[in-house]
This record gives sequence, structure tokens and C-alpha cells, in this order.
Amino acid sequence: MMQESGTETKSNGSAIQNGSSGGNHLLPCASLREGRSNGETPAADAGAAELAHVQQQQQQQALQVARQLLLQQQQQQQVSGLKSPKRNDKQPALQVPVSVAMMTPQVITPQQMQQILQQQVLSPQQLQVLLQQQQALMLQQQLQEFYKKQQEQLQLQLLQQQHAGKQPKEQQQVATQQLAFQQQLLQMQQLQQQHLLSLQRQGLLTIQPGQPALPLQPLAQGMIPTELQQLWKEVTSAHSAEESTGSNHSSLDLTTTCVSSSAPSKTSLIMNPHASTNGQLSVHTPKRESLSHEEHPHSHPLYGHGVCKWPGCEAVCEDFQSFLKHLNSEHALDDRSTAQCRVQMQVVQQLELQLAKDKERLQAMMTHLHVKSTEPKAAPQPLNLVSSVTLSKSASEASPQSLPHTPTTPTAPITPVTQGPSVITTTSMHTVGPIRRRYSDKYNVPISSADIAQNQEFYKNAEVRPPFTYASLIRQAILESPEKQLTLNEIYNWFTRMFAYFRRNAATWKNAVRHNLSLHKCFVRVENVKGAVWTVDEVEFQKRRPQKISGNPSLIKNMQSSHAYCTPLNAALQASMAENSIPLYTTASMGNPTLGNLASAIREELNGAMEHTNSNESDSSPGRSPMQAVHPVHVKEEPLDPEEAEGPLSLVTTANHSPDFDHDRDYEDEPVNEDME
DNA sequence: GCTCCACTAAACATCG
DNA sequence: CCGATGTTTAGTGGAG
Repeated sequence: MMQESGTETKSNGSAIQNGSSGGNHLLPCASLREGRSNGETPAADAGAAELAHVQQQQQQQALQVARQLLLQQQQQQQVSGLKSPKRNDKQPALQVPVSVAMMTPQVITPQQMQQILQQQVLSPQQLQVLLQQQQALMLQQQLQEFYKKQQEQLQLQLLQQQHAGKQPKEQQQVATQQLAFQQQLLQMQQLQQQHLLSLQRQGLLTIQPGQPALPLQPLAQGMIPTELQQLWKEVTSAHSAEESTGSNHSSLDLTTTCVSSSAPSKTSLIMNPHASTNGQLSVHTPKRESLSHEEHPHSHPLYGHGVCKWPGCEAVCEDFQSFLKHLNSEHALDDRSTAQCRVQMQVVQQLELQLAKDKERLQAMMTHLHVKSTEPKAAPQPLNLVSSVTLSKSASEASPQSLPHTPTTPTAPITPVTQGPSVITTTSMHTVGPIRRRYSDKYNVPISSADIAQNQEFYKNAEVRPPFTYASLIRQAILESPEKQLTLNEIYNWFTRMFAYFRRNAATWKNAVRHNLSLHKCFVRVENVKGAVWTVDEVEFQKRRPQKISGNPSLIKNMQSSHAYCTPLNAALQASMAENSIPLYTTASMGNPTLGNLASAIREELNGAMEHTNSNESDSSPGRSPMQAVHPVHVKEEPLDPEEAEGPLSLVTTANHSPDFDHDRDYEDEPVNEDME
């Protein structure tokens, strides 16, 4: 919620800016118009109004003005009951019919054309422009006709929905149908807009700033804002997956356009919840934002690492100046950029919706789990700014302290997820004491998985104990290494590199690491040329895995629940991070390790929990494992490690292996910390 | 209350 | 001798 408010505030600022500037994506038209002779202005205005009229019959006022003005001009100064503003009257009546025709985007008859030719001597350029205009207008009229038909259909659909059955399914179907119509309408609208833009570029049509985005308004009036919101909700909830794939960009764009332009739509609410969105502001917000960013180059979100980050561009720009040139040249205000902007809006909107849904889901899950297990644990804490405040003494102490928080405010850990790790790296965690108790795997992991998956960076930066056992972390570190083997010191480095928490209390956790390496038979010490390295005995894992799952109903149930959990998580993550398209259950070869590896880690923990349960049942006895011969010393199982040996939890893969990553000397009690490197 | 487990702490041994 | 590494034991507390 906080991050939302922050976003809102941010966007709101832009929106306000938009509003004050009266900006719209047709803005260049204004400038274009300004560059023209003033004598052409009235005709152009009339043309725009006329277009609006044909498109939408609701625009009566503008229509009347335009029609009257047109009539007046066409009849050569024959004024017929003008109700239009005086500014129209003040414009000097054009003397030449052809001029009127050129300035007035109206289809002229052949007779008129002939008349024009007879009466006036036209330059070739004039004739050409006239012909172009006529061509454009004809096309436009065709579009308008189709548009009207579509709009009527939409109205019918709306009526049907309003009076149709109350069953949700029917409503959803209607909504889906409605969306289809809506998209059709929007396609038409898009065509019209493009056409308008082309006209404007050709100088054939200008639109007054006072009446921007006229083509957008008919649809807005065709649908009630609340209906649009509802429709949008339903559609996105029902078809978010398909839409997110963006198979039909135009439809997505158009949908956004429709929603944005219609009224206080969801988009406009998100981006500008407080501004009185009349549709014109919101629809142009993205463009204006990008423009505003140009004014603040230092933080231009479209430029980074010498590359233009415009969606689908990735053009290399040496410096910011070249980037600005590139931006102005390649991504100027045109149909394509506008469409891309809408696509981006759609993407953001989709992500926000997905996030909201996932938050709800996670909240429900946490609530459910907490009620069942009364084990909120510290898992959510890494992401919970509120509850993390309680992390003042130690992780073990913090866990119980968070107990009252979690059941009552299960969303708390979720919220920071969207805020990002940077926000979470708070001061309250710095005083976390030595490792005393790892978090429970069984409950902790499911609860925190979503958090972890999105907060790898968090553990890197925040001094919060990761909810993994030492054994699993060690194994992860080893498996991530190129040769699947690490020296003890390298394991140390991995810990300190990946987890800020392990940059403190080195003596404690290093001892624990050594202890685990020796204790768990899955860790095999191999004498190397350079010395001893530690490897993971994968065979051990493979042999033990089926053994554990078999025969234990509770375990099987546990596993089912775990997978039942992981699957939606996977879907959610993939949906949310479609850009990364990380297969959570595939092991190696992850393009982006951030989510995938963390998800693997989650799964590991889940499996570890399952194995943990099972080991209590059947594995606790010595000699049950065929691999005992390898390490007969250890009777004990290593519950968490064995799983997902196939899943290199390459938390590290993205991180550079620079060893001097570690020390955070700010914190107390680091007696052995300097040993690490 | 018992058992298992993870963790912590520490003693001890070995090696460079 | 020192520090790193490795092994082992003991104790603690959470959880089933």
C-alpha cells in the first residue's frame, strides 16, 4: 500500500503536470498549427469538429459549431444562425472557394471540384494537397461509418449486460463479448487517430488544443466509466494471461486507450488517482511523463547502460545527448510511439493487477497457514518493514515477536515485495544478533517463498537471516560453482556475498558451516591439488529422494500441498515476470537466476521439509541408506539438502564473485569477520 | 514427555 | 606458534 501511494504520488505529479500544460498526444498538432498561417485556423478547427461530429453524435455542441462554420464558409460568407463562439466569426471569411475546400476537410463533389478549377487558378501544390485531403476524407468517412456501427453494437451489448442475468458467468461472458466489441471499436479509433495524425503531419488538419483527442471521446461516452472499470477487471482477471502475452498489440493498445480516455478508468486511477481525469489527461500521461523525463536527464528511465530502454529499441547511445537525439528522432510522437506507450501502460497495468491478485492470494495463504500452524516465523520479516522493526535483538527473538503481527496483518510481508529490496534495507535489521535459530522450513518457506523469490537482492543487502538451513545453503553454494566444488573459504565467501547476514558473526556461522560439512554425508571432501574441496554427493540425493516419499501418507500429502503451492507460485511469478520467462522448475540454464533460482531454493526447502518429515518416520535409523558406506560416520540425515540436487540454486550466478563484498563493519561483534577473506 | 532436527558452542586434531 | 581447516561432542530450543 505504501508503495502504491508512492507511485500514485509520483504519477500524480506527472498527471498534474499534464493537466496544467494541457498536454495531449496531439500536442504537436497545436505547434504545427501555430506554424501555419492564421488564416487557415478556422477551417482547420471546423474540420476537426466536423470529424468529431461524424464520429460521435454526442458531441453536439462541437458539432453544431463545426457544421455551422463549415456551412458558413462553404456558402462564402453566408452566415446562418451562428451559435458558435465569436472567435469563429472573427476569422476573416475566406475569399476563395478552393481555399475553403482545402481548409475544410469535407468531401467535395466533382461539381465543386470543377467549379474550383474553373474559378480559381490553383498551383500544383495546392491541387495536390486538395486531392490528398479529399482522399483522406473519403477514407475517414468510411471509417466513421464503420465506427458508428460498431458503437451502436457496443451500446447494444452494454444494454444487454445491464439487463442480462445477474449470474457471474453470464456477466463474464458478456464482458468478454464486450471486450471484443470494445477492441474492435478501439481499433477503429486507433485507425482514426492514426489517420488524424497523418493528416496533421500533412498539414491538412489541425486540431485546436481546446478540443484534443476528439476521436477518443466518442467511445468514452459510449461506455460508462464504471462499466469500463468493471469490464476491465473482469477481462483482466479472466484473460490476463492471454492479454499479457500481447498477441494482439493493437487490441491491447486500444483497450488501454479506451480505458484511459473514457474517464477515471483504472489506468488513470492508478496513475493519477486524484486528478480529475477527463480522459484526455490520462491518455496522454505516458507521453507526457516521458517528455518530462527528458527534462531531467539524470534520471531518465528510458536510458541506462548506454542503451535506449524504449521497449523494443535497445539502441546504443554513447552518451545522454545522443540518447536524447535518438529519443527525439526515433521515438517522437507518432503512431508507433503512441501505440508502444499504450502497450507499456498495458504492461504496467497488467503487472499491477497481477501483483494485486498475488498479494491477495499470498495473504490468504498466509492467513490460512498462520491459523493452522501459528507459526508466522521470521520468513515474512525480511520483507516486512513493520515487523522487521521488532528485529532488534536476534532472529530468534524476532520470530516470536512477529507472531502477533503476522496473523493480524498478513499482508505486511507482502507489501515490501513490491517495494523492492532497497526499501527494505532498513536500520532496524542491523542490530540482528547472532544466528541462534533457523526458521522453520515447513512453514517458513511457503510463507516466505514469494518474498524470497522477489528479494534475492534483499538478502544480499539486508542483514536478515535467510530462511534456509546451513546445509541447503552450502549445497547451493557448491552446486552453483562451475565445477560443483568449493573450498571452505569459497563457501564462506559465497555466504558473505549472498547474504548480508553472514557478514557478521563470522565465527559462529563459519563454525556452523564446518560443522554441517562434516556432519552431513552429502558433503564430500575431496583432496585436490590445491587442497581440499567440498562437493555435493548427488547420488546420495537421488537415492534418498524416492525413499522418503514412499509410504508416508502425511509426507505425500505434504508434498502435494507443497507442489500445489509451488505451481501457482510458479505461474504467478512467471506471469508477473513474463519478461524473464523463468521456468521455475527447470534447473540449470536459467537465463535470469533471480527468480528461478530462488524458486528452486524454495522448492528445495519445501522438499527439505518433506524429507524432514519423512526422515523422522523412516530414515532416522542408521544404515537405512545404501549410501551409508560412503560416509558411514553420519547416521543422521541431512533433511534439507538432498532435494533438488538437479536444481542449481544459482543465487550467485548474477553476482560477481569479488570476495571483498562482505564486511559490513558497521555492526557490532565481528570478531572473526576479517578472517573470511 | 519424547524424539528429531537445526543450530550453537566448543574442544580437539591436523596441516601449512 | 598461529591460523585455517576439519572432526566431534554437548547443549539448546523448536517442532511433531
